[in-house]
Amino acid sequence: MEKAHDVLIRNLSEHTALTGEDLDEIRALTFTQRDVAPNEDFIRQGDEPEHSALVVSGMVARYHLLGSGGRQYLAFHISGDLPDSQGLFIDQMDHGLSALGHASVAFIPHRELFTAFRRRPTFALSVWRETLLDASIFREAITNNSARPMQARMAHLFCELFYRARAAQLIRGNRFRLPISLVQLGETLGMAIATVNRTLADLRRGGAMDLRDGELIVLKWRELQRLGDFSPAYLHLKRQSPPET
Amino acid sequence: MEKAHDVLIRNLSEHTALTGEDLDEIRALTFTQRDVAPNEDFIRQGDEPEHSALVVSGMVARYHLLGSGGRQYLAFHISGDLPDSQGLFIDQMDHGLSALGHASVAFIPHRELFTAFRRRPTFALSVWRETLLDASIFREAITNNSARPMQARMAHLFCELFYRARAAQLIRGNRFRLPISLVQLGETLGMAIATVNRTLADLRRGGAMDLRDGELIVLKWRELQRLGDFSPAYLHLKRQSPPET
DNA sequence: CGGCAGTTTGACTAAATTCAATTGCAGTGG
DNA sequence: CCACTGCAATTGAATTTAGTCAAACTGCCG
Repeated sequence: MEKAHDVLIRNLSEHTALTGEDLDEIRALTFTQRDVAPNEDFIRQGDEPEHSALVVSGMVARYHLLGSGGRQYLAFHISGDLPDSQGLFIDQMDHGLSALGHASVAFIPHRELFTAFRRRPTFALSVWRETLLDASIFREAITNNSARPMQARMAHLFCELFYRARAAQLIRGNRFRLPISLVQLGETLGMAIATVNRTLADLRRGGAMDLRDGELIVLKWRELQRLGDFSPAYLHLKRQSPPET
Repeated sequence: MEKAHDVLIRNLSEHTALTGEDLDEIRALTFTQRDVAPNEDFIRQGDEPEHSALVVSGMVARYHLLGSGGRQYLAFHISGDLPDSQGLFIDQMDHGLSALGHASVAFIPHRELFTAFRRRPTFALSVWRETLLDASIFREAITNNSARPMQARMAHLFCELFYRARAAQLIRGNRFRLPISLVQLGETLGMAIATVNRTLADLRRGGAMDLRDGELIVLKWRELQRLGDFSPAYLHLKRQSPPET
């Protein structure tokens, strides 16, 4: 089993130089790790959580509930992400969190986090930066779902997930776990399920990628990037070279 | 002329209890105020700003540049907002900022802000909270532009702007300044200009609102809210009663 | 074997985009 | 004062696109 502390430190270290004292502070936090079943909603819209979640392994989604009973997926999170940093400062959750496939999530009491923030301001700033990263990804989602045609929209999502997974070292060869259904893809990209299927079929036919058995396979990165009009600048990743192929 | 310090303090005080020392620290910051012409881009995508902006008066927009040459507007900001808190931690702007009508914007050196954050952690947390608010608004925009039909989408935007403007005391009677063109509305909501016009005409005909001479007029708030499927929970405003009518 | 959930496909419908043309208005220069 | 220009708003018609609806197919589990 992966260590919650380690994935968090690995993620924060991507952009912030943490001192030994910062690391000690992080390691001293109480992480309560828990396995989450596929499609389990482990934080609900309306909750007033006392803990922050950390994705240790697997994939976690954030979503709005719609009046119609459906969902709008807002973002996906992978190992090292803090998917509900929102909850630190804002009383009531305006969205829910669920697992896509099996996931392992660690919970940290807000109280402890705030204490750590006071003692180690650099730690606070690094988590703040994480939340800004988040916002940047939301912005790109607005543009993606509003301004790009269906095929580009879908390709862009795959590019983003692949790129981020790569930074988190979750890629094996040219594939990684993405246990998402067509319905969920539709509720992410704002398209009807029939359109999702047809668009995905087109992408597959194009030969740049495939999605099978809950795995995304990127066959031609450059091509997929072109189709998705994807420029990774908004992810603000440092020292990252583009995938080969 | 309004004081930059005051609008910032008013805004932060909405959600955070700032002590006298916090206020002193804020008042000691160097604000360089500047008038911005309508549609002037005062921060560009790709810039590496050394200052943070604060909207003192008027309205400011954030946007992505599209490959096609068009824009995707991401959010609108009013008096008291910090529209590029993003830039505090992230090297390069992934979006630009422009004024809608005439606006007055104050700039604060990042260096000073960071010093103030170290000295007054509560101030830092209040600005952090602002950035989370921002993210919450982005999330709602994803849902709005992805999951709501055209008329609801437009009504929702008007509801949000009206509600926020009201919290910032920018409403005179039932109207407030919203100097936005149809093209910009389309680039916000992800619709073609013809559709914008027709949808807006429908809304006007419905009698719940009007948009004239750069002013939004809300005639039937409840009706507009219903049409826009608008629930203000995501704005996380405290002590706010809904508008009458 | 029979359900069940997720996927795939086709035919039809509804909706928004595109394109083109017109109007209204403010500013410019003769 | 008036023509002329440019920009934003408006409208209509044709086209394209995605959504809806329904049906079949798949693999999996009991």
